[in-house]
Amino acid sequence: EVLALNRTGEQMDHWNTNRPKPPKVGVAGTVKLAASRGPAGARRRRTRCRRCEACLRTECGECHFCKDMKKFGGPGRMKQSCIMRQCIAPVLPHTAVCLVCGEAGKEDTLDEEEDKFNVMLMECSICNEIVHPACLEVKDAGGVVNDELPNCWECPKCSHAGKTGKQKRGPGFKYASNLPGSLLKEQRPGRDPREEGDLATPAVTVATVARRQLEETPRHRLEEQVAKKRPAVPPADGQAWPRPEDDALQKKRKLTDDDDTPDPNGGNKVGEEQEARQGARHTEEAQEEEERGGVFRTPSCESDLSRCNSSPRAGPSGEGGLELQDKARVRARARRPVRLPCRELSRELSKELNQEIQKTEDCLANESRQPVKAEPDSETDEPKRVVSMAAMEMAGDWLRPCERETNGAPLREPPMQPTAGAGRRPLGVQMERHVIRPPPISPPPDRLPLADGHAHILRRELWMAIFSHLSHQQLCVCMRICKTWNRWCCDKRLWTQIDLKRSKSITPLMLSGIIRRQPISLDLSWTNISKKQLSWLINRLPGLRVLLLSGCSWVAVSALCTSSCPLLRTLDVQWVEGLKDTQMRDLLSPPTDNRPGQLDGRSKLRNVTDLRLAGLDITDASLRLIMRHMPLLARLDLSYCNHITDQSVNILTAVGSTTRDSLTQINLSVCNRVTDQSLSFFKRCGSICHIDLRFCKQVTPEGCQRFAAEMSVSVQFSLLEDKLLQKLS
DNA sequence: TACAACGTGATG
DNA sequence: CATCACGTTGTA
Repeated sequence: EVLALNRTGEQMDHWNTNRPKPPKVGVAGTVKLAASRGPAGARRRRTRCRRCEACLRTECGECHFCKDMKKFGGPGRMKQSCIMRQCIAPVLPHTAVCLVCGEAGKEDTLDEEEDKFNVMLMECSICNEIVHPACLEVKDAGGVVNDELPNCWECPKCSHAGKTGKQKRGPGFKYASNLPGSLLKEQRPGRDPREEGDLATPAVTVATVARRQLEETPRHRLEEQVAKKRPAVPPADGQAWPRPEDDALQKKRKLTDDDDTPDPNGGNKVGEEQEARQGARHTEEAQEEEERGGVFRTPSCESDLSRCNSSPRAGPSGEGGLELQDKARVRARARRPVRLPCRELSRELSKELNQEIQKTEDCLANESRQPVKAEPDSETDEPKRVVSMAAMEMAGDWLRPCERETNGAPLREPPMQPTAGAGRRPLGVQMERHVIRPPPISPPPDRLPLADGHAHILRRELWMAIFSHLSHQQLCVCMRICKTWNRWCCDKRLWTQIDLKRSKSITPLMLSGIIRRQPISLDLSWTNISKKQLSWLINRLPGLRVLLLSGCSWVAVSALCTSSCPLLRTLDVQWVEGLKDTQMRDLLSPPTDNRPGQLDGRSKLRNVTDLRLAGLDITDASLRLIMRHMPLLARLDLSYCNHITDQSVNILTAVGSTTRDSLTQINLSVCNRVTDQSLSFFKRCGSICHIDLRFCKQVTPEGCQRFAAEMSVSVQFSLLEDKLLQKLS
């Protein structure tokens, strides 16, 4: 009877306030109270999975919660996990038992994956009951799995009753929704919440549960994926794609239209949080979309979608290895959904990323002013690449949320499929149940699996060398060939620079695509990116070195105040509206609540070597801060800064300032208060190579010539243009 | 028993 | 709405 306790919302109130404690009952801290408050009971608290990439991290020591911890010198009142360690897939506590039989999860006792589901513990997100599905009287009766959390579903009882419950999320979501770094409440312009309302309802049938839940966890699955595939031929290029947002919208509409189950959250009742989640889901969706290499192109895809998910059988997890021929086979059998073990991938990524961060930190520690090499051990000496927004749109890919299995047919002619399996939701919905997670850069296959069971002769790195010669647009096309190519083409070495400048809007899909590619350089200039979006991005791009935000709003740029980006080398905040001295202070200042002896008091932007401040109304106050907090600053752009004077230059080049020695390039063009006197100040700079004083009304050509002549004793300068001085190498 | 930290109420 | 706070849960 202990297990049959009623747990009410009222209890939760008691648990979490200072009111007198409710009486405790013997099992796992559950509490017994009158059950007058409705059907839903309190939920077992979940706990860390201890395996996800977040769990495997060490505490950052810099976030809000770390700073609170006693070990970091804080008071220890907040008792929260490090933000960087918010578990991605919190699990039921191991003390959890089945409400019916009182036993724990028993999936480990079975070999057959598809049998496991019935004996694993499932927690209902509505009534909070934890049961073995096998212990329910009505089996296979429409329980709906929430793919977002392990061991979470809407039990058949609740599901049939059409109830809705709060979405159960892990701590990652908790903080994602109310801390910097969240997209969850981000408004996405141009969308009608109603179009997406149904997506809040989990939509995975019991039939697919076993595979689902199981593939969340076992790591060996990844290695198991095997063979029998052959390479595919890239499709012709040049297909014009619809705009991604249209696609997304189309898809949503389709899903809504075809959904034959009533939308419990639907209509105008869709609340803010729910809509916010859509944003998050969108990013997840895009990510999986990429993993699958699927592309949504026309409404006809939608039949594919239905079929994808209509499968009542759960094959052994899709495992990301299905190539075209297999897919065709699968299609013929029409019964095998494909899905990648994303969390495995995340784990791998985490390792990879952490290693790189460590490498870079080491590098930073050792070097003084040498720029960090982007990829210290990159095998290929590939050229830098920039992809334009247009290219991305053209190529579809990560901006394109939808499922479609390629089956070898040219992409420009998506195969028409019968709309089988009506009544099940398309796979696209299920994908949206995933938590936000880092990009899946796991070890991709080293060779392309062939249909005859052998592997293609060329190893991945050779393919990578080939891919490195492709444009981003072409890469996006290649990504749709097969899963292996999809993985390969997403290699971050191929995407070191991502250019989204002047994009009309930054969508969650784009954000997701960026995260997956982990660029070193990101150009978001003149976009309307929001603070939360930027914060979310920065927190997930630990290796970002170049961030271009010119023309963005200060509100957005202020995300840099709260987010950590210690590796940032180039920061472009030209023409940021509202960025003045006060804001510069916020941007550069170290965390404010440092207690003595705690942390290092260094600026988050301490490693910036290239700072672009053109067009800002900043004064010497900002320059002093810059000098203090950017000891490595080598290139400084102050053009169009009307408050910059000779005195500013004096400060920059004063004895004892680090900038005096570190500065190699300065741009003071169109600074009308700068005179020839500044040139004499620059003589103090030992490393200066490039001085741009073009269009400075008070700087004379004669002054520049004099400077070049006087410097010629030690360094040869030439006048490239009028008032543009360049050191001769 | 010590420690980490979940989930939610209180506060600003 | 974001942040602070803390009782309590969960694990080692």
